[in-house]
This record gives sequence, structure tokens and C-alpha cells, in this order.
Amino acid sequence: MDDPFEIDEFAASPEMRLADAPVSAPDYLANLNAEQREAVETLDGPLLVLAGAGTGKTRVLTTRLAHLLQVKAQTEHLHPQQILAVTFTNRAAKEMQERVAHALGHPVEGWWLGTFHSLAARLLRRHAELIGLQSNFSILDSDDQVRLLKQIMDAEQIDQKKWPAKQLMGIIQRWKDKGLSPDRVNESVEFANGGAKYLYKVYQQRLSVLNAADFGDLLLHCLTLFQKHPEILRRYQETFRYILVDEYQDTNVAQYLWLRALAMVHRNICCVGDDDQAIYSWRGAEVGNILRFESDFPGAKVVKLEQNYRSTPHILAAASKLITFNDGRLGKELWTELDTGEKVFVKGVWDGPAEARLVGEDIEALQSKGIGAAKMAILVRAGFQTREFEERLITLGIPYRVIGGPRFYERHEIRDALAYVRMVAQPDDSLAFERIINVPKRGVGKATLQILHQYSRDQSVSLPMAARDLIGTEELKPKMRQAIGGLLGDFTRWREMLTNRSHVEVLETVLDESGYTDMWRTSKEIEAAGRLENLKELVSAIGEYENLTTFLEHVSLVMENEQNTDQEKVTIMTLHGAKGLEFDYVFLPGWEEGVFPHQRAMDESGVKGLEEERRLAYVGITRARKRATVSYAANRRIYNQWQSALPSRFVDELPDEHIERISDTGLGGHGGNHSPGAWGSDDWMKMPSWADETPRRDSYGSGGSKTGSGGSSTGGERRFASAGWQDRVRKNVIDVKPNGETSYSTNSKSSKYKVGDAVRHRKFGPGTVRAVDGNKLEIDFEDVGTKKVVDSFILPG
DNA sequence: ATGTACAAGATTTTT
DNA sequence: TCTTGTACAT
Repeated sequence: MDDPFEIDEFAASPEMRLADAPVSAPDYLANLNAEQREAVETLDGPLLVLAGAGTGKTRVLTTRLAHLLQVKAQTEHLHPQQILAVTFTNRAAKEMQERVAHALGHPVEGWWLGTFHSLAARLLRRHAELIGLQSNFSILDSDDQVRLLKQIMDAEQIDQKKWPAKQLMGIIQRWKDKGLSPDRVNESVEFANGGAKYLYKVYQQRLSVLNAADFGDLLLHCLTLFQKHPEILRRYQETFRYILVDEYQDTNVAQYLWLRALAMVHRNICCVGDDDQAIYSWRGAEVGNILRFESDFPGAKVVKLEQNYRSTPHILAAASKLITFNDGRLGKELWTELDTGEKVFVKGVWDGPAEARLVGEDIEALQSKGIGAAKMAILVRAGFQTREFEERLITLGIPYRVIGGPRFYERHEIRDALAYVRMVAQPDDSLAFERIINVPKRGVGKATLQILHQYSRDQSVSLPMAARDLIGTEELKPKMRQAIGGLLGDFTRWREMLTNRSHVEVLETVLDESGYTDMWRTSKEIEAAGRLENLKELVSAIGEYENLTTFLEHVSLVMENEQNTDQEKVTIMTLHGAKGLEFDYVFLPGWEEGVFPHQRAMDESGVKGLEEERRLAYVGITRARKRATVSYAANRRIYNQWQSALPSRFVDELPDEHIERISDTGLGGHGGNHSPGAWGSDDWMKMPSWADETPRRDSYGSGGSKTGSGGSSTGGERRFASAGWQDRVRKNVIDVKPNGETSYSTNSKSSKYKVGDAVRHRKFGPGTVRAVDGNKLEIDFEDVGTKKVVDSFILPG
């Protein structure tokens, strides 16, 4: 085995050292107090930086890295390769790379900087054979994982209606997050479903046969490797003299074990995190890691950073207040020296489109003041919410970019093409083989595939191997033998091509000769042209990598959506994606019960889930430097059905003195003294519905006979969301129980009226229903003509 | 082996 | 409502 530790090579090339580094990097510590500064500047020993939002976590990390690379490089000949720096996203890693380069005045190469997964993969590739894989093992994405499990379950004849593969995969991945290999699951998981344990074992065996690893394996295999080969662990422990970890609160148990193992010898581990920003527990993250730090690493210094440099006092106060509704926090008092600034805006609107319009208008207003679009962001809870805003911004002609949307590498044609690449680079990649065996159509169908699977399972070989064996037999029909044999022959040829041609050329040949490009060229699909474009893009992308294996690893682990950031664009992304970022102006739409906090979070994890949602809200608000605008809609279309929604409880939890509630709807006061003109216009959406009357549904509970002007109406303009009715309504609607169950009675999704019904409206009088759209009705009134109204205002005729 | 028809389920968040 | 998967027919 080659010596896996490049560090030894380094020792022979001292010219690589950073002796030429400028002695004083830019002073990133200027804003810390003396004590904090000392702790951060002390480079040896364990250090935990507990930092609130916007207090300069990354800055501390950068400073420390710069100091290491500068001071230690000179005094103790520390080489970058002895540093292990873990960030949470690839984006953060890139940023760190740039920041450090900037601080030192020159780029740094060779250090172990990246996400847990990419670093673990890098380590694992060197020792793959020790844990039963070849070094070119393929990394399965979640899609492949589920497909593989499905195959196994088919073979085991397990009812997938009762036990969906996807769900079981979730259980298995959770075990992996906890660092439990199949053996250890049997020991330590008591109440778990025995079937899942069994499947886990079979799944793992199958992965090994296929020379594949899934995401969780990257870390898990490392742990196994360390356990079985202490001498290897020892060498890495000695190699990594300094370990730095960002976003420590979001590490899972496997990651924690991995870090702890590696940090054991030098103990120079520095972690940075904020327990209030733990938003990944659904992925197995364990906040306990950060709470346990001091006992894990005796003598650890703990620094709390509480001065916020990012947000204005109002924003900070609003976020701080919100997060106090959570229990069990470490607790921090964030403060700032910045000027007061604007209050947090809280806006209620009628429905989703109105919300998008509102945000659009605000953005335009900001732009007309000369503020660049890049300084603004729309942060949504879930991916599907981006669409509304995209549409709006398109019509307004405002440039935007969506981060984390449908990814390039997840597109149909790209996945197919990648399957070809995988088959060339990794001959035993069963899942890739299965994907393309009949794409383009080669007449290979279910029956043939089944025979292959059967054989592959019985003989414990990969699918391509099975095919290779079977085409020599009478098992398959001659036609099939020819088709599959031809394909396998092609792959052999393409693999040979790799030796004397560039991989770009090989990819082009493969796509060409396999008939894949032709398939799309002759396709009648409207999207075919676009797909061909994407394929071209893939070919050019692959050119940026040394070889197919590095390219594939990049695809599975890095998978970032490269976006040119040079242009001024409004950013649209999920709250999760926004972690660690900041913007001057932040829009936080969709703060409605069920959407945010998300219903499923509460259903599945009860109070814990709710608290995580609240932390997410906290993250959202604290992204804003100058202004945060929260908004919620009273009606939202889900599955193309109108549903009325309640403002999020988080809206209530924001402190009144730091927010400014603005209502789109309280135009005419209450009491119904509206001029008929307003009602007759197309502006029906601006109907002051709740000022007058709560949109009442049967499911709200029977008790509430109070209507109208309850709550805090004070004459004149009535605020959109008086706490009164929110509380009243909410208590009847959502009730999170400590055991994790939630009872949630959804508001009626569609109207109880249908076309032709005779109805009456308290202002418009009698009429007939002409059309129904969810709970919106179009009614021909006898006196005032056709109007659109909401059914809650309607009484049976 | 492929295409059609009907039914069921779907929309958290991501390395 | 739309998409996806399954059953059945060709």
C-alpha cells in the first residue's frame, strides 16, 4: 500500500512552507474583548466558541486558521496538510478558502477543508480495500439508495405498501447518523422493528457487493476503519494537529465520533456553534454534542460571543424575544452597538399572490432607492414556495436566482448520462446499469431484468456481472443476449478508450455511440431541445475535472448549483439554505400555521419539532442586517385548493415594541360602512374580511358564537391581526401535545356550496352561485350583479 | 414489451 | 390538481 500520508512527502519539500506569509494578517479580532481575544489567539488546546447569530463565528474561525497558518507555520513548521477544517456546506468551505487567502494575502493549498462527507470520502478512498471496497467505489445518492432497498424488498417479498422503502431507508439512515453499523444496531436498538434491522444488514451486504457506499457509509466506514485498524487511526490522529469545526451544533453522532477519534491525540479542536441555530435534528444532528463539549475535552475553554455586528437593535430584539419561547437553551444575551434602524415589519395579506405582489413592490421600492438586488433575499420555509415569487419577479423584470432549487445533476437526462459515466468508471455499478440498460430502448424489459436480478442476488454479484455471465448461457433469449452483449462490449471499448483519450472525448463518444443523444434528437418532447443543451453543459462540466472518478465524486458530494454571482440578483432560497448568510433586506413570507411552523414537524416531533421550527424562524430573522419583513397570507392555495390559514404563532411571539404591523386589509375600518364602489371593483381581494368577521369554518369548534368586533379593535383603523381572534381561533385548531401528537383540524378545503345554489349575502342580498373555486364563489346577485366573494360570508338562500 | 387507464398520494428542510 | 405508480390490455 502506498503511504497514504502526503504529509511525509511534504517533509521533504520545505519550500512549500508558509515562511513567506505576511507576518500580520488583517486584524479580524478587533471587535473582540481582551478575554475573548486571548482565548481565540491561544492556538493550543480545545476551544468552544458559543456564538450567537451575527456575532462573527466565521470571522473567529478564519482568524484562527490564519494565525495557525502564519504563526505555527513558522514556529513549529505546521503544514496546511496538518489542518482539518470542517464546514457544513461546500459553499462555506469555499468561502473559508477565500477568506483565509485574503487574510494571508495568498491562497492556501493542501489542507483538509470541506464538509464531513467530502473529507471522509477523501480519507476512505485511500483505505477502501480494508473495509471491503475498491477505491473507485461509487457513492449512491438518496434516489439510488431507495431503489436498491426496493429491489431487496422485492426479493424478500416484503409488502411495500405497509412498509414503504423510502420510510425504511429513513430509519436506516438515522441509524447511520448515530454511528450504528448493522452489528451495533442489533446490540443497541431495542425497540426498533426487527424487519428494519434485518433489511439494514442485507442492504449493507448488497452495497458491498456492488462496490458502493451511501452518504452515511462515508462516515460509518471511517469509524469501522479506525476501530479495526488502530494504527491507521493513530497516524491520522498525529497528522491532524489542528481540527476546526464550523456549525458544531448541527453535527450528528457519527460525525462527533469521527471528530473525537481524530482529535484525541493533539486535542487542538476548536468548534464554533450556536445552540439556537440547531436546525438539522431531523437529519440526525445532535445538539447534545455542543453541550457535552467541555466534558469531552477536559480543560476546554469556552468563549461566548454576544456582540452582534450584523443586525439593527430592533431586528435583534425581535429575534431574541422569539427564541426565548424555547426551553432548554444555553442562553445568550445578544447586544449591538448599531443604530436603532427600522422595526421588523409584519404584514398580513389576503392570499399568496398578494404576498408575492407585496414583496415585489417592496423590492422595486428598494431598487428605486438605488439598493442593489443582491442585497435582498426572500427566505421561504419549503422549496415549493419559491414559485410564487419567481413568477412575480419575472413579470416585474427583477433579476433573481433560486438557490437549492431543482439541481442540474438531478435532471432526468443528466442522471441518465451520469449513469453511463458511472458504468464506464465503475464497472460494477448495478444501479447505473439498471438505469440505462433500456435507455435508449433496446428491447430489454421487466422480464429480462428480473432474470438478471435473480441471478445477481443468488450469486451475490453485481448486475453487470450477472449480465456478463448470463449472456453466455441459454438463460436469456438470443435477442436479449445480443442486445445486452452489445452494450457490455461497448462499455469495455469505452473503458479502453479512457487510456488514450481524454475523458471529455470519451463522454462524447459514449453519448453518441450509445444512441442516447439521438434518442433526444428524435424525441418529440417539447423539452428535448433543452435536454440536449443540458447534455452539452455536462460535457463541458466534466472537462473541469481530472478524471471520471473525481468528477463523479464531485457530483455526488459537492453538487452545488454553480451560479454566477457577478450579477445583481435577488436571492430566493429556503431558510435552511440561508444559514450562515446575511442580507441587508430579508423577506420572510409564509408565516402561517401549518406552513411555518410546518405541520409535519409538529406532527412528527411535537414540542421538539416546534422548537426547531422556532429556531428556524430565529435564523431567518437574524439573516437581516437592515430590515426584516415577515408576511403571512390569510388564504393559500395548496394542491390548487384554497385553504384559509392562520398567522403563525411566531408572529404573536414577536415583541410588539420592536415590530410594526401593517395591514393590507384594514382599509375601511370595520362595521361595514363601505362605499359600494370599493366592493364593486376588481379589488375584491382587499375586502376587509377579518376586520368584520372571522372567516368561520365548522372545524373551528362550536363554541365560538362571538363574531366581529371582539378583541382589541379601537375604532378607526383596525390592525390586521388582533391577538384576540388569533388566540381564540388557534386554541381550537392546533394543540401540540407533549407526546408528539398534534391534533390539527384543517379548515374546510372547499366550499360547501355548489353551482346553482341559491344563497344570500348580508350586504348584497340574494343570488345564485355561478362558479366555485375553492372557498371563493362567483355569485350572480339579484341586486348588484356578479361578484366574487368568500363562502364564509354567504348564508344558504 | 409497451402503451393506456385509472387510482392514489403529494409538498418540509439537505450533506 | 398534478404527478406517479400499478393493473390491465395490446
